[in-house]
Amino acid sequence: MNNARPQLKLKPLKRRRRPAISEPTRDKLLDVAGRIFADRGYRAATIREICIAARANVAAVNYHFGDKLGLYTMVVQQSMQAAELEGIRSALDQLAPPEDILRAVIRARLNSICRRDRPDWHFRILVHELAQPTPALRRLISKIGRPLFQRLLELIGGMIGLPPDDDKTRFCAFSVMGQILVFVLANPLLEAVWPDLKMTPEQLDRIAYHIADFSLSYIRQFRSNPSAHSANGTTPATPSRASK
Amino acid sequence: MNNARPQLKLKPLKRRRRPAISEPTRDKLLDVAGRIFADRGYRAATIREICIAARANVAAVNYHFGDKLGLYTMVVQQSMQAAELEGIRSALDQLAPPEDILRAVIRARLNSICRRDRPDWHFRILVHELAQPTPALRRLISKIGRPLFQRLLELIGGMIGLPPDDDKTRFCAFSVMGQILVFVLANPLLEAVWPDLKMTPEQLDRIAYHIADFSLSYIRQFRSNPSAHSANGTTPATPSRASK
DNA sequence: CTGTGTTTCATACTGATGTTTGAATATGAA
DNA sequence: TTCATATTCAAACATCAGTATGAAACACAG
Repeated sequence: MNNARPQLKLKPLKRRRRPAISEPTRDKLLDVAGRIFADRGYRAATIREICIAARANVAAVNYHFGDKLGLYTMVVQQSMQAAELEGIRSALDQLAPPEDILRAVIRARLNSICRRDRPDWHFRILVHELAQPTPALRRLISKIGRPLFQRLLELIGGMIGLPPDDDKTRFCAFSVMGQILVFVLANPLLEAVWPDLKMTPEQLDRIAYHIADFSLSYIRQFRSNPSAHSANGTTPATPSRASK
Repeated sequence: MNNARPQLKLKPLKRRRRPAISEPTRDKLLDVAGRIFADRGYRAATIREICIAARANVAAVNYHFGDKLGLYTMVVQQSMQAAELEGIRSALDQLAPPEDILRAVIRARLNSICRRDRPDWHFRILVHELAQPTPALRRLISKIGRPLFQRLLELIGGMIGLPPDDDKTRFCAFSVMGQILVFVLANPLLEAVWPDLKMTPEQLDRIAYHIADFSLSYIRQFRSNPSAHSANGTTPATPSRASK
């Protein structure tokens, strides 16, 4: 057994070089880890990579957060209070005609996805969670997903004159949500299929406007004539076109 | 440096040796690896887990496929010829009214997602690829994603009277695609938000029917009165936004 | 200054994973 | 049989990741 541990010979250098100006290591780790976790996912992201990017020691994560999962939990918990979500919530809570609220929600959600100043790493974490769930997914859904969806159900239910827990209301809510989420979840597909699409604010506005139009077309039509749609109880028989 | 491929003799059948499924190790590995890769993703899936499940030696993967990526490539390549895709292609190619084709495509795609006999591991691989792309994603997109989307563009473009590469056509195609994909990509979200939703064939039909109705409402409306909507889209002619 | 508690650091340990290797076994032909 | 090839196997190797540890560096009260 050689317990002889090589003592450090000499002082390497003054590390007061870049003290990361008054930013505590803990905060820096949280910031860097957020982006790296969002980029690689929980499992593929390594503590060493995070610590190098944060100019911290490998042991810093264990010291400040216990272990890797502790850091990740903090990152997710922090991302749940992001400003982007507040935009969506306030859009849902405002007092306005339902159609305006729906437009505002769609736009807020899309804006939160692709911002130029802040990267969209909050949502990229969700993408990884959907592919490979960790214990954080339950909290993400119960704290964010379910409440927001519940409000969307109430909004849409009110617009089509059905209770929030009606199947039709839920279908419509998923239709709206799907149109939005595809721009986050299927981003590589989007880029491959539409290479020259630049996610400028103007482009995002156009997309949001389209999604709202696309959705409102059906919602208005359903409200004015619900019986024509709710007929699809079990088997849709032949897909005969409605009167043109 | 080893042989990249075992020799090929035309002797596929030789099961008299072992009654316990003397399926060649190579095929068994492919089969098992498909499910495990779809479940855990490329990185999280381990060769040992695959080999144990396939009752093969750890070295079997390296012997038959060179390395882990070689096995994964074969799995993806094999999944691209799955029967599910053929259903979508044939739905797109059939000679029928455009609205019927759209309904058939939506339904085929949804059916391919959740089947009771066969698990949906082909699409679950796509979910992982979207979260953490591997070299296989490029092939997946160029071989499957882009051609299918191109046909969808032509179909919808024909329905709304715009060229396939018009922005409005693409927006509509994404609206349709998003409504479908959300049921695959956001499955955990779906289950949490709608726990008592059973993916029976009847339920899938109802969903497909709804998505088609939801989408056709806008498409029909746009076709009958395009000018009311194009004020926001950049039709190649007039990019004027400020309508005063 | 000294002492004490906190933070950072270099380093080592443990386990897991992809890969290699060389021997052992099976297979089929001369 | 004997030989050549194909395949399987157990074991080892190399690397990397998460974690642990003890000392050094720091901050600050006394």
